[in-house]
Amino acid sequence: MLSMTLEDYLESIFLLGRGRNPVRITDVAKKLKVKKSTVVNAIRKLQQEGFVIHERYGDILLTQKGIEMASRVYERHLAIFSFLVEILGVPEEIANKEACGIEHYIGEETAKTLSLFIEFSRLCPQLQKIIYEDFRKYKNSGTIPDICSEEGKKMLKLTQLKVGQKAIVKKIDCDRSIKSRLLTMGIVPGVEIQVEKVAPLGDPIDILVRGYHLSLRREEAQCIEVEEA
Amino acid sequence: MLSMTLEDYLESIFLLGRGRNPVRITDVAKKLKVKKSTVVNAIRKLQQEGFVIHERYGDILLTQKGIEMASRVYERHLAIFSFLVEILGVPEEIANKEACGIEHYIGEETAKTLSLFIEFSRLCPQLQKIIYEDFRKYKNSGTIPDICSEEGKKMLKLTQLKVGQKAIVKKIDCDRSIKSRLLTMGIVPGVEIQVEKVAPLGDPIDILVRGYHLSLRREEAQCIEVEEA
DNA sequence: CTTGACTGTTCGATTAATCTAACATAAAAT
DNA sequence: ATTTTATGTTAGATTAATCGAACAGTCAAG
Ligand SMILES: [Mn+2]
Ligand SMILES: [Mn+2]
Ligand SMILES: [Mn+2]
Ligand SMILES: [Mn+2]
Repeated sequence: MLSMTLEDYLESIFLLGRGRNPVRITDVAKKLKVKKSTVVNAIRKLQQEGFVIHERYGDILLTQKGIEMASRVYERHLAIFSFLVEILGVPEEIANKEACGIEHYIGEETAKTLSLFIEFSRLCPQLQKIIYEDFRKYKNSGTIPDICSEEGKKMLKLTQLKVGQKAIVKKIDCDRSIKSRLLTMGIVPGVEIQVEKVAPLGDPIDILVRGYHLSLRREEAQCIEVEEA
Repeated sequence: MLSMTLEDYLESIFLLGRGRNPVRITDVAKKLKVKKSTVVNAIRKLQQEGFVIHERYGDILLTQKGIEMASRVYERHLAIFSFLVEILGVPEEIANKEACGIEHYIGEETAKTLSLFIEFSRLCPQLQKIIYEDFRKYKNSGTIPDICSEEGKKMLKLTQLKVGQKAIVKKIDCDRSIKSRLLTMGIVPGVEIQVEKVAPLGDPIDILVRGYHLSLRREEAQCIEVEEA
């Protein structure tokens, strides 16, 4: 419907105009860091589509249609911003910039669900506790908190598993290039694997991941930590 | 550095080429649903920047630089996709499309944190339980699960509060336009409010939210459910 | 070898978004 | 009331991304 940039113009006008402030071309130009001529151009398009009213040299006014569209965009912005700040702990300034990019790419349904998720997290002290204590700890130190490990299960390297044994991947500890390779093969924390075949000397090791057969070098298997299933 | 569309070309080449398949212009055109001439154009730019090697009428090959860039993009795609599917419960096809839009707007730091969050959620059965049971219930029926309410606190309408009393907003139950207005004023579930002044007949009600003074009509206050602080 | 049938390339045109520079109007200061 | 300053508009140019149509190359079947 509207291009991403036009959505941003609408959003800016909406935010600048809260509290009934008159919004002028210059305000929008400053806010979006573009030249005034660029704004004039954008406003012309928005006017043609019925989102704003603007007389030469006058204030920019949102129509009903404009307000609806703008608040829909801004709600998304806010939901994404809140998620980034409250759940992930991204600094506000960065979160704001990223939210304003992302907002144009999520659909009605996703936006609604994300808003609900934020609301839910604010309402649920238990969830908050896990996020603010356990997740932050995991993020900062890589420590897997106690509440995550089930009782009586041993942590092993993938190389220590026997043929036929099933396990859950818990941690991958190696450099970016290997990690990235493992990732594209679907080997990520939380996934269940099964050892299919081990060659003499333990290289390569054939495993089953989500129904796919994969062959890992010993070097790769060595850095995958698993928990017996 | 690279435009959003060029990142997508790189990502496509990377995915089409996994397992050492040769990638041709036609494959990319089909995957991204553009014309072959458009692909030729894009590949030329990617070649100039040293991301791919392509001889006329030949296969498209990623350089080392290209592989690094492409996998960085794809990792983001995967992290966002996983979040949408596993946490929010968005259908896979939609999640895939949205992830491919969003991936270009999140920074290194955010991407890493999001990946960690997904990992963490897969590792932590307690978090999974809250998301899969309590959040889904909240999402589908609006029911605030038991684990979220603290003992011995009463739920009230905002209109039932007395001057000076503090409370936490728990739920907003009204139509989009009012909800949107309340939202832009910072009244969202989880936020703390305090009643400042109530006019005769209870309209308007002045409240304090995050340090700001707001004046609400009775109609608006009526649909805000709160819990005594 | 010749000849289709794909596959790939070139060229020119279009659209959205932006800029600069020159010009026009409105508001404020003198 | 005139001049100055700030604000807004226009016109023309540029860049990225796309397309369609015409042209060119590859390769396997006959
Ligand atoms: Mn935006
Ligand atoms: Mn925004
Ligand atoms: Mn993409
Ligand atoms: Mn993608």
